[in-house]
Amino acid sequence: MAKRSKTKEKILKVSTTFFSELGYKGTSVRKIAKEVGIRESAIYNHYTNKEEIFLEVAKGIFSSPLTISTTQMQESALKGKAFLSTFAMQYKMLTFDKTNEKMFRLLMIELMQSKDLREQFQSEFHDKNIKLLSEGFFIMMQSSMIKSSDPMLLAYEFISTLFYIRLQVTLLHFDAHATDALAMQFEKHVDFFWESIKV
Amino acid sequence: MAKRSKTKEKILKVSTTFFSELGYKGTSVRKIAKEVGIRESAIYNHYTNKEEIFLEVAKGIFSSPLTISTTQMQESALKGKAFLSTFAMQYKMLTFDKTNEKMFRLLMIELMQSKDLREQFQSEFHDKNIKLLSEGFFIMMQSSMIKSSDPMLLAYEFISTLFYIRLQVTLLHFDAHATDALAMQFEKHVDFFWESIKV
DNA sequence: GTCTATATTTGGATAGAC
DNA sequence: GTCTATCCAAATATAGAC
Repeated sequence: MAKRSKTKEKILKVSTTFFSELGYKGTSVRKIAKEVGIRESAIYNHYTNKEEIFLEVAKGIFSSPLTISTTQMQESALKGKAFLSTFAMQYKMLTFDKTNEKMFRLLMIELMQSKDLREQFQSEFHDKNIKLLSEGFFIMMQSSMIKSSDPMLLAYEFISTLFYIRLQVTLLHFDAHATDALAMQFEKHVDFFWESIKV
Repeated sequence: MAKRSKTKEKILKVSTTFFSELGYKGTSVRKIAKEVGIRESAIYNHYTNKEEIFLEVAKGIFSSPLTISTTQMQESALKGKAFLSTFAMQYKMLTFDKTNEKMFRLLMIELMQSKDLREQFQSEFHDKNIKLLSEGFFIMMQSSMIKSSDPMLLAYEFISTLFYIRLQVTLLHFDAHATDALAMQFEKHVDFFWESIKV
């Protein structure tokens, strides 16, 4: 495993912060270099161009070590409300994790600017979660734990509120506002939703 | 009422499209001038600078003639499921209205870049709707039409899914994808939600 | 109101010395 | 690997003729 130079790592770190606050267009190589403490030209010893830096940063958006684990959800053989709770709590962790928050912000900033990101958002943020959740709902329906209906619809209803809370938390954190009230919203959502679907 | 010059109006129209697709940074006065069919310098006869154009465009984000009407919701003395339906259908109209879609896209693009927009988003998109909805839920609870619980929580749950559908529709339209399936999601949401809360 | 011309700034990127 | 020097392109904006 080749060790990355300290400088290269610092460039990546600084770039991550800038990109996630100012977006691709709003971040200049100059700003990055200045913050890193080197000249612009030195940047190009580590990355061929600005876009390469961005792509390396953007890799982190969908490859978080904290993404909701499909296997974890499946293997645990979770049932009923615990299934919802586990999912929501993982989602909550992502929401409040500093690194993930930066990546989420970057995603939101660039979502309308990049078709590639939109497609990844759809598959990684939406489809994947919908699939995971609807499979869980399907099983619960078969074992008559919840009312019979469309598992995909339930998944959609469940995930949409989680997403909305996450967006709100991210916006509030941006301006250094408190998010205590919102933190509890995850649990409230699980409670409300479970009451809605249980037999 | 002073009539705005044709050119000034065209500048605004062209700018609206560009800003809502490329954002503030991604839109140059050059592009606008070229699309309008005049020289860059001529732009400055109508607006003092780029920011002024943007601010005029951005005014449209929260002043849509189609925003959900508080009075309409209140005066109609709507009750029960019709209350939810009316709100959701107005939200659906906004979602599929071309002008509103542009403004929503612009909002999403600039949301992370402007504290001012974030505050307006919070007050105009969130607080206002939460208030309107929770008042409705409160009344329904008093007349025992729905189960007793926290009206604000219900409002939050109801609006979050509408928002998520809207975001998805906007993303799909961006890449010219079909949104037929999502169009029905509004009605499905109302059905599901009503079943969850009715007595 | 629009044009040409131009000033000025910012940003991405390269060449070559150390 | 970093620096200085430099280049080039793009973008905002102004001056002044028509």
